[in-house]
Amino acid sequence: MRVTQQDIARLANVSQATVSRVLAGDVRVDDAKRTRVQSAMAQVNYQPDVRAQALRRRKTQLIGLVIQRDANTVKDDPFFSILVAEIARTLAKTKFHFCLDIADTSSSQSQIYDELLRTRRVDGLIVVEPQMDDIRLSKLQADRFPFVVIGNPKGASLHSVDNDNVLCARTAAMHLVENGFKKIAFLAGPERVAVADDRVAGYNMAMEQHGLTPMIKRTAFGIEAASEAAEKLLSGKDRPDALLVMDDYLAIGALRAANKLGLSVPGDLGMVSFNDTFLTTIPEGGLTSVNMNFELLVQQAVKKLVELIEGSEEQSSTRHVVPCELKVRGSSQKN
Amino acid sequence: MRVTQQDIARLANVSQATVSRVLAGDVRVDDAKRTRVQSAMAQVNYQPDVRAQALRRRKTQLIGLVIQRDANTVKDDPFFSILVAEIARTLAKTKFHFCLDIADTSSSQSQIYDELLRTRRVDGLIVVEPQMDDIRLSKLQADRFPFVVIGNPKGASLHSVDNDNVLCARTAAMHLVENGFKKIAFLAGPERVAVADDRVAGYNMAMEQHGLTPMIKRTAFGIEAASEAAEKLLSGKDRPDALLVMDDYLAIGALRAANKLGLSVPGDLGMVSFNDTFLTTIPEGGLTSVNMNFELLVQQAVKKLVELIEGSEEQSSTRHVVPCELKVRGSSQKN
DNA sequence: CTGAAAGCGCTAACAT
DNA sequence: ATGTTAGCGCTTTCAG
Repeated sequence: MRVTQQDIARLANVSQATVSRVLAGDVRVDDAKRTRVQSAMAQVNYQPDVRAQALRRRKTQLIGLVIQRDANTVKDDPFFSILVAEIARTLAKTKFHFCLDIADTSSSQSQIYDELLRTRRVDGLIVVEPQMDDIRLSKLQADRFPFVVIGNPKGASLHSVDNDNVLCARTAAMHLVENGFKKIAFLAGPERVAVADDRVAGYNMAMEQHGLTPMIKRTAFGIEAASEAAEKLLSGKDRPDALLVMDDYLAIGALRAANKLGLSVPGDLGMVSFNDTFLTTIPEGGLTSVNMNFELLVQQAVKKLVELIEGSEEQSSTRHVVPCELKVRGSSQKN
Repeated sequence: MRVTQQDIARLANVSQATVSRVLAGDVRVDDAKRTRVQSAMAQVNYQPDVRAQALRRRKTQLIGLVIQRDANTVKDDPFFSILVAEIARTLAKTKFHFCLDIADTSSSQSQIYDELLRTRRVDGLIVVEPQMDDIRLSKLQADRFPFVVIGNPKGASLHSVDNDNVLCARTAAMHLVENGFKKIAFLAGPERVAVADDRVAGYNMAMEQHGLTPMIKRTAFGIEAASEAAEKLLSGKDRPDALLVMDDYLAIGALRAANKLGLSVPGDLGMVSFNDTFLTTIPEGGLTSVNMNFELLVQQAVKKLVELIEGSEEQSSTRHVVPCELKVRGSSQKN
């Protein structure tokens, strides 16, 4: 059997409650006793049982993330690596731990939400890639469960942290315009995904402002899908001279399509993408990309979530916007 | 307050113990009562409180992974994305959940092990990248804590799952020899990392067998480091005509160096790497890479760990070897 | 087959 | 300042 507070209490010749108090850092404990307790704890390398604490305190000190993609996309797309690594790093500085689930099908998604919520395995959730009329969000709200959305959940009253994706996309598109590109197409993510829609809006604004015609091609996430979509886009009669791509990962697919069609970047085709991951170092001369300042984004999200979990006051709705920054590299320099 | 078994019991007019039995699928429950209980549960969407279950059953149904790298390497290196995604996917099919920690410094590493072990937050651990005289392993063994190592922990009596890295590297090197390459260098990972050492051994075997001189360059993990190491290797007087690279990620760095030096692949330089991630699609013609069959590797590790956690019999030591497969692409075809 | 009751290890209210 | 006591929600004997 494991060593419990009862054992420590016997060793230090105090009551078990006192041991608990010492552990909690309660000031009203006699110094002599405290010392005895502490040395007893050290002696047997006592650590409190988190299962018992969780039951009693009604808190597991666990924060959850449920990724809504199939495992293959997850492992290839750097977005998730960053997200996961950054959440883990941020939580390491707190007393919370990180519980990760991947649920590709929407039924298992729904199921896992039910489970996580009702079974109280985690104290709070980080939600990414919110969609329109997202069932997950309504479930969470109905249960009054603490959660923070990374992204832009339209129309709901909740807590979210996000970039200004409209502005980011507008800036990126403007950059291409300023660099002399005329027929700028946007290889965007799926519809009804907020990030994609926001970026489309920003792109449209930039085009309109310069009297250019928007040209939008939607693609599923995944390098294969992106490559095919790009190929269609680039082999049409009205070939764009620049591509704004949803993210670096998809840009690699677009790059492959360009390659296949014998188009050189940036000579025949300018390119700008989002996320600024290590993938931007892959093409000759580098890929211009928008840095979303992910570290900060995640930190803010975690901070807010911890506040929600621990805080007593119930704020109805907050939104934190993290600035992004265009990282100019070779792919957007028209020679 | 949340809905408990007590509430269900009242609703169904049975005792709380019976509710528990129904939940556990106990056969010795009257059918009528079972039905009543089940409909009561459905009616209020009852789910058992996992904190209480954890305390009572002495199991949290949580499996841990502690990554021993700084968060930046973690987010860039596809190895971890694969590992994490695959663990999550495998666990989704079980009743276990996944607890992920990243601890870069060795002190926090040690601390986190103490915490995870003694506080019983997780039921078992998956350990990756074992090193020589790994303190983590001794701690786990001293505590008789269930764990499975992915990799090759030398000399300890424990459970591990791994590829035959010696054979993999030998096969990869042989492939280059058979394709007419003569001066084959190995851009290997850091010393004392088991995977790297094993692969060096396999590479040496192949070289020796063909009367070729081995040429080994060690590099730290990271694309920058790899690029620099490759540049040194390729700009020396005795320039290799082929490179065996530790993994796809580092190969991207090597590729960049080749590019910079004006060497074309595979014309001037053959290349074969390991892991067979999506990065292999990046170079023109594709990058030949050894597929380590990661899905299977992780599945085996998880399966064994679950057995250790649930099983009663205590096996002293097992080792499962997963076969790998060379995926031939353009980069190793001396045309 | 089923209910009553004990107790997992801890926190916190209560009493002294 | 400290000990006693009552649970947290569940599983699992033990009786019957």
